[in-house]
Amino acid sequence: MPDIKHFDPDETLDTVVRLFWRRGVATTGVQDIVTATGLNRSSLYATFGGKQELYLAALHRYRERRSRPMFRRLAEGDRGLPAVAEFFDSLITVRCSGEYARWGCMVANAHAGAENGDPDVRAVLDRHHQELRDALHTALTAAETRGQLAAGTDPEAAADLLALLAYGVNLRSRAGADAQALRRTVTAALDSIGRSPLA
Amino acid sequence: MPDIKHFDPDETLDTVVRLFWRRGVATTGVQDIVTATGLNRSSLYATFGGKQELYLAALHRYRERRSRPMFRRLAEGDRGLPAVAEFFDSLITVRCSGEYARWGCMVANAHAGAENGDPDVRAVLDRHHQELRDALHTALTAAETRGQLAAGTDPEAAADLLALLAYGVNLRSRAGADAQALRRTVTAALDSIGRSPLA
DNA sequence: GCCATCTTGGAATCGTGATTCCAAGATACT
DNA sequence: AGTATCTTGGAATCACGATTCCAAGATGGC
Repeated sequence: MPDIKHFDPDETLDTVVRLFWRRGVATTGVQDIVTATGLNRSSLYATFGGKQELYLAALHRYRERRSRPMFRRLAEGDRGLPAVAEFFDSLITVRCSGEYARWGCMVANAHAGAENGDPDVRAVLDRHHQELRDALHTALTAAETRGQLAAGTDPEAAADLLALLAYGVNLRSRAGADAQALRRTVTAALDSIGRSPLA
Repeated sequence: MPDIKHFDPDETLDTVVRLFWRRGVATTGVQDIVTATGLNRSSLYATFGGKQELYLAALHRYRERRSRPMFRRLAEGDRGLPAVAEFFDSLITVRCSGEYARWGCMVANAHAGAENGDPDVRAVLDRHHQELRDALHTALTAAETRGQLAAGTDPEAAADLLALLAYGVNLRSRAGADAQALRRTVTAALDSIGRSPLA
C-alpha cells in the first residue's frame, strides 16, 4: 500500500562515502550531500536519520567495500610475505593515484577528527584496527610456516608494526606523499622482516 | 602615543594551540576561542587576523614548542639508537598519559582534516615531515657509525620507516591505543633495525 | 477508481558560523 | 591636561549549519 522510494539508498550511500571520505565529516554539510546525491532533505532524513547516523553508515559502508576486501585478500591463500607486499602495493596505488588519490583512508582520517569522540565511531576505529592486525598476523604466520621470516621476527610484533605503518602511509598520502618513496619505505620494512636473500 | 595590548598574545596562542590540537580546527569555533582565552573578538581579529591565520600561527607554535625540541634531542649527541628509543618512549608517554593524552599530534591530525587543502598548511606538513625524517636520519647515521645497526640496515630507509611509524603511533593514540602495546611495537621495530644482541 | 500509507518538494525554523563596526576606554608622548 | 592612536566591549551582520514540518504526489492492494 505505501509508496516506494524513488531512489536507490545503496547508490546514495556510496556518494555520501565519497563526500565524507574526501572532505571529512565536519566540513561536509547536509546541503553538500543533498546537492551531490540529488535527493531531497526529507528523503535523506527519512532514510538515514541525521548527519551523524549517516556518517556512521558511510563509515560502515567504506569498511565493507574498501577495507574488508583488502584484508581478506591479505589473509587468504597462505601466501605469506608476497601477500603482504601486494597489500601495501595496492594500498599505495589507491592512495596516490586514480580517483581517490590524496583522500587517505576514511577510517584513518576519522582518528584525527573530533568525530572520534562518538563512542560508536570509536568502536568502529578499534574494530578496524583489530581486523587489520589480524589479517596481517594471519599472513605473517603463513610466512613463518613457509620459512619466509628472518630468525628474530615475531609475527605478532611484525603485524603490529605493519599496521601502524599502514596508518602512516594513509596519512602521508593525504598530504601528497610520493608513491615511489612510500614504496621504497615499505619494501625496506618488509626486507627487514623477511629472511635475508640467500639464494 | 597608542594604547598597549591588555593581554599577552603569547599566552593566548598557547591556549589556542590547545583548542585546535584537541578538537581540530573545523570543530573549534571563534566563540570557543573567545571563551577560552577570555579576550574579545575585536582583540583577537586585530592581533591575529581571521581564524585560518590563527590556526596557522597555532600550528607554527605547536611545532616550535612541541615538535622541534623533541627533534633536537633526537638528533643531538651522536647517541644513535638509544636516542631513537628515548624519542619514541617520550612520544608514547606524552600521547597516552598526562594533560595531552589522546590528543594525538597536532600536525598529524592536520593531515586528515580538510585544512590540508590550504597550501600554507600543506607546506607546514611537508616541512614537518622533512624535519622528522632528518632528525631520525641523523640519529641513525650516528648509530651506524657506532656499529649499532644490523648488517642490512640502511639509515635512510630506516628513518623513513620510523617516521611513518610515528604517524601511526600518533593517530592510534588519539583513539586510545594502549601505551604498553605501542611500546612493544616500537621496541620490536628498533630491535629489527639494530644489531642482534650478541654480547 | 479509491484509500491508506509512504515519499517527496521546498519552505520554515532556529541556532551558530565567521567577521565587521563603532562608540567608549586606555595609553604615552607633548 | 590634551590629543592622537591604539585597544576593547559588545552589538550587529549575514551566511550557512542541521533539522522539522506540511502540503502535494506517488504507490500498490482492494
